[in-house]
Amino acid sequence: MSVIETKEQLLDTAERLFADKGYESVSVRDIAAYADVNLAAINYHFQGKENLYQEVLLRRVVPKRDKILGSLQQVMIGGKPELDKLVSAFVRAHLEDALASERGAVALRLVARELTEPKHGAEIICREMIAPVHTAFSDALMQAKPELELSECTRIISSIVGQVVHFTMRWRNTRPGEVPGHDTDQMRHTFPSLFGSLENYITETVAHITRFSVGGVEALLNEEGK
Amino acid sequence: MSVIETKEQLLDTAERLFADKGYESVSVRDIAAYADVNLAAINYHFQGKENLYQEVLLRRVVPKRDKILGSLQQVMIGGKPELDKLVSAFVRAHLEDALASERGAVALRLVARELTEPKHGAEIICREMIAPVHTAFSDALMQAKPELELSECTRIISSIVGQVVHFTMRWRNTRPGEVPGHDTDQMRHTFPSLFGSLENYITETVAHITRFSVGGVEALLNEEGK
DNA sequence: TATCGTATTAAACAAATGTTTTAATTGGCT
DNA sequence: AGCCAATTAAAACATTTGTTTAATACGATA
Repeated sequence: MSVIETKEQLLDTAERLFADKGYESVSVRDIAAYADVNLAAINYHFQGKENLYQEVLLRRVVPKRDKILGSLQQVMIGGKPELDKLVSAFVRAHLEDALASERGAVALRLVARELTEPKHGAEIICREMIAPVHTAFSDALMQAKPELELSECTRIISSIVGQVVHFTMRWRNTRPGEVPGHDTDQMRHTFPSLFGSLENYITETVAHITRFSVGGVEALLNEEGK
Repeated sequence: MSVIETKEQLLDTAERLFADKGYESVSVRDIAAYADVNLAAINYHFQGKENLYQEVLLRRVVPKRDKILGSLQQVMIGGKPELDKLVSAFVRAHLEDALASERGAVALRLVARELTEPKHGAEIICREMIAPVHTAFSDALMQAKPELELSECTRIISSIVGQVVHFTMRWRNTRPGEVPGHDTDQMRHTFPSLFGSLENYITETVAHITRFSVGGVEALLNEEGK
C-alpha cells in the first residue's frame, strides 16, 4: 500500500468512526484496525489522535464552506435576491452533499456533530466555516430584507442551522435496531430513517426547512412592521 | 454526611459534569473528586458509571416531561387552541426552567445533549420524554390546524425542537475563553453568551423561536391550500 | 547492486479508566 | 455500653487508552 493510500485510508475510516460515535468514543486502535493499518502509523502520519481528527475535519470543512459561499454568491448576482431563493440555496448547500453519496452523508454528520458539540475542532470549524458563512449569509439576508436588524439576522441563522443540524443528527441517531423495544407506529413519527430512503428524506427535509424558515422570516418582518 | 446527602451530591456534580463535557469525557474520578466523596461510593450507590448517568438523566427527564405535558394540556382546555398560544407554551415549557436557576440551565443542557447525541440514555429519554411529548404536541397541533398532515406535524416538531436544542447548546458551547483567538466583533454574532445575561438571552430566544415557528407553520398551511 | 531516506511493524511504555476488594468507620438500636 | 447493618475509605485490580521505541522492510536513486 502506498503512503498516500495509507493516509487516505486512515482519514476515511477515522472520519466514518468519528462521525458515528464522536471523538472520545473512538480509539486509535479502532481506527487502525478498521483501516487495516498498523497502530503506529497514526502517530507517524498525523502526530497523534487530535491532529488526525483536525485533519479529518479540515478536509471536509473547507470545501463545504466554499460550496456554501458559492451558492450564496450565485443567488446574489444581479443584486437584491428573493428571500426564498436565498434560504433555499443556503439549506440546499448544506444538505445536498448527503444526497450524492454515503461519503457526503458521513461528512455532514461529522460537521453537524462538531457544530453542536465542539471538541478539538472548535477553532477550525469556527474560523474556517461558521464565521465566514455567517457573515456572508447575514449580509445576503440584509440585502434581501433591509428591514432586518443584525441581531435578528443572527437569530434567524441560528434557527435555520439548528434545523439543519437536528435533522442531520436525527437521521444518524435513528437507525434500525438502535432504539429497540418501541411501538413501531410511534416510531414512524419519531424516527425517520426507519422508513423510506435517505434520498427521499433529504429531499423532503430541504423543502420543509426552506418553506418553514421563509415563513418564519416573513413572520418576523410582519411583526416588526406592525 | 448522610447517605442521602452523598447520593444527591453525586447526582448534582455528575449532572453538571455530564452536561458540560458529555458522558465519555467525564471520569468517575472527576465526579468523586468534585463531589468530595470517595471514589468507591459511586459504585456502592449506583452500581457503575452508566447507571449513575441514567439516574442523573431520569431525575430531570420525568419532571420535564410532566411540565411540558401540563403546559400543553393547559392550552388545550376549552377545545381548539390558537396556534401561537400552543407553540409559545411548548417552547416556553422547554426553556423557562433555565431561566429560574443555574440548576435549570444545567438540566436543560443535559437533556439537549442527550437529545442530539443519544448515549446510554437513549431508551430512557425516548420512552419517558420524546415519545409522549411528541404524541401530545402532535395531537394538539392537529387540533389547532386540522389541515395538517401527520407527517407534516412530525417535521414541524423537529423544526421547533431543533431550534430549542441548537440555542441551548450554542449557549453552552460559547462561554468566554473557550474559543480564543477570535475577533471580538465577529464573535458578537456567533457567540451569544459572551454578551448579556442568560436571562435576556433566554427571554429573547423564547420569543424568537415562537414567532419564527408560528410563521413557519402558517407558511406550510398556505402552501398546502394553494 | 549498494545505499539511503521513507514507511511499516511489533513490542513496550506510562498514564488513565471503571470496577472490586477488604478494612475501617459510622450511627442507630436493644 | 455493645452489637449490627450501612456507609465510607484506601488500596489494588485488570483493561484500555494514546504514545513511543527500536528494529525491519521497502523503493527509488546512484
